[in-house]
Amino acid sequence: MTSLQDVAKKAGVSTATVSRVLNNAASITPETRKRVEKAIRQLKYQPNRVARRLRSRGGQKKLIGLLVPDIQNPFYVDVIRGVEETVYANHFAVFVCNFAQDKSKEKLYLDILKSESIDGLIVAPFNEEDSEVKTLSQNGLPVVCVDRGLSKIDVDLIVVDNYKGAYEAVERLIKNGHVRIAYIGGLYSIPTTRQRKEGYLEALLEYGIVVDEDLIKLGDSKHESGKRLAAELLDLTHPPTAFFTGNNLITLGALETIHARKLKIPQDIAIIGFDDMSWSISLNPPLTAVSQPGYEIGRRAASMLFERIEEPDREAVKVVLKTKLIVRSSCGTVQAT
Amino acid sequence: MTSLQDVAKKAGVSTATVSRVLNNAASITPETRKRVEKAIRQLKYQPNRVARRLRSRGGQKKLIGLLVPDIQNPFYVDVIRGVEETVYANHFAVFVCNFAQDKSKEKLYLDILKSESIDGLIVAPFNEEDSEVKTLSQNGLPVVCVDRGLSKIDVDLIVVDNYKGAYEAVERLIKNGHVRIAYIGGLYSIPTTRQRKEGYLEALLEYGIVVDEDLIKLGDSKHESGKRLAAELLDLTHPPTAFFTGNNLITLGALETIHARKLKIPQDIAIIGFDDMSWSISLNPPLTAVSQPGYEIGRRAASMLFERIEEPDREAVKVVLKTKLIVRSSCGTVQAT
DNA sequence: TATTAAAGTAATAACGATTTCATAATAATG
DNA sequence: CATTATTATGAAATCGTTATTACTTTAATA
Repeated sequence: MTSLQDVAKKAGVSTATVSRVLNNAASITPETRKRVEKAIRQLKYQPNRVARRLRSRGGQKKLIGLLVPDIQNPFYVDVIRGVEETVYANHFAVFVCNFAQDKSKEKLYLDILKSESIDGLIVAPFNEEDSEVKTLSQNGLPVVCVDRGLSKIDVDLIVVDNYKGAYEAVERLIKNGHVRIAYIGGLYSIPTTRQRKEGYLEALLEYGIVVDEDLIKLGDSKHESGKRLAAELLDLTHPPTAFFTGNNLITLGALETIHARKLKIPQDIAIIGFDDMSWSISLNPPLTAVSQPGYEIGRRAASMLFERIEEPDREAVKVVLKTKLIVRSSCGTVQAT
Repeated sequence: MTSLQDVAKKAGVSTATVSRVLNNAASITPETRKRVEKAIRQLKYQPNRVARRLRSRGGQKKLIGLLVPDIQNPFYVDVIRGVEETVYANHFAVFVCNFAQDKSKEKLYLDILKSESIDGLIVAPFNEEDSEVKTLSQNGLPVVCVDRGLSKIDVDLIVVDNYKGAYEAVERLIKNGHVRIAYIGGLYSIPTTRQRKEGYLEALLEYGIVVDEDLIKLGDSKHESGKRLAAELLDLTHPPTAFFTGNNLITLGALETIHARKLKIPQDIAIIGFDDMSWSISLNPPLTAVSQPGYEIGRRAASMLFERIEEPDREAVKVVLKTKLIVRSSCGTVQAT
């Protein structure tokens, strides 16, 4: 590996000068600059990111961390892609970690990211109380939360209106004639699980439907849990006629159960899921879903993080994006009242 | 951040000693070790990975790179998870990069990984000629390839038997009575595209079916391309009665086209896709697919990389795993001959 | 023209670890 | 007991950058 010293020697200048050229800092004669740049080209020099990160201070390390709860969930894959694009456009790199809905893994990765000396962090915290993330933020690390925030602490946040998204989904089911509507949610500790439940409850209330607690099942936000809880619901003596599922993995799990039982959708059981997927239309039947702009969330989160790195003391901002109900056939058709 | 110096001071020893304790290197009195460990605990010291990486030599940097072609493809997500698990079990970290089937992005990320000073690299190269990856390997960086190898160079490799997987899929379609079977593949430059095509051709040959070049369409391995090529095939004056699709994104794209045209699967058009997905059963109809053990590939690749880091000069090994045809209803039912 | 200010560059100290080399303390040998 | 080998530790060099400080040289001012 050729180092900055080699370049300096070749160009007949000091390492300081090469560094200045590299970071196009103040006061360089166009002529020396040209000489240095030539040496860089000739030697095919590429700066060592590790050495740079060790020496430089916050904002110049050119690395941010991204910590997501579940890489198997296509929603987070979209977020990752959005972040990635923006980050690389700014000539930064991004260290992506997946804590797989596991609290202890989350801590492990936070420790690694900290010790990798990042300029900032984009994270969907395990839950609102997440003390590790809180501490990082309070210690001055620029942090942007996505999907879920942190309680009692001001931090940049970018989310969708989960409440409204859920409300609209359930409202649609009601308008399609359903009364016994179940909610299959994820981990109770995750804010979105609760917000979507609130939207669900509000819709029932609004339309004068009495809440049946048996129809509300919370699990762990994963495929397996959706599969199991759907089965439990269908086994009730008085089962629901519709599912509202709390995320895409739960939706897929529920679908698996429904198909295993050879039930017809939407005749036997209707379903609307939170999170759309690019291939929702190819599901059996095409899935009605609440679409979140994952890519956009990622893009915005990254821009927001760069802003905060620039201006560490500016007020925390909260951005709420809209969801969109994509109506396909899994929720039945509108019925006259 | 507390540094190794702080620990040394607190324990009343030199930094060298602390470093030795940390890396449990030779000759430390149990007593001083205890004293140092106590100081580490009291100060909540965590080593700075950046400084460590800068100084230590290959194999001790505790970081490996993972470069995949498309994070939107669930197969690679499985690979990532497999790698991740093994890597963290060995107290390493992994820097994951997604080049999104884009050659120039691949180069960008390779440069970043190089400059991040990794101990080794797991990569599904852009194609077999990939000179960047070749150079890295030849310069002594431990490299393990997954999914696709490198031509004219000995490198550890872990793949599935694409040829046989494709053969079995097409054979199944033939046995189910299909004669006009189309192959929708990905980028021609990707070895798997060609190997799967070979398996497809061999099956046709074996069963005495004349190859119709019009039924072979190669695109770019992505959703959109599957969608478009499926449409082109269906628009033929003499269209196929079955699709064999070259990866899961292509499969989903083809399904979208089929559904948009309200064609019945498998009556109007049958389909078998390469790559199974956890939710294939919930597709319309349940998808027959060639399953690759993505997670296992990732796990093995990581173990293989650690072995090579330990023993840089050992012979390159090639592991070929089996695929499995998961028969569901999208390919029709077996017919008597 | 003499003096001061500014610009361009070099020399050198960090950053936080590991590694090499030297040294002191202890154990083993004759 | 003297000598040598071994073990445990410390001091200092090092990795490849950026940041700070100091020194020239050139431009600007009086």
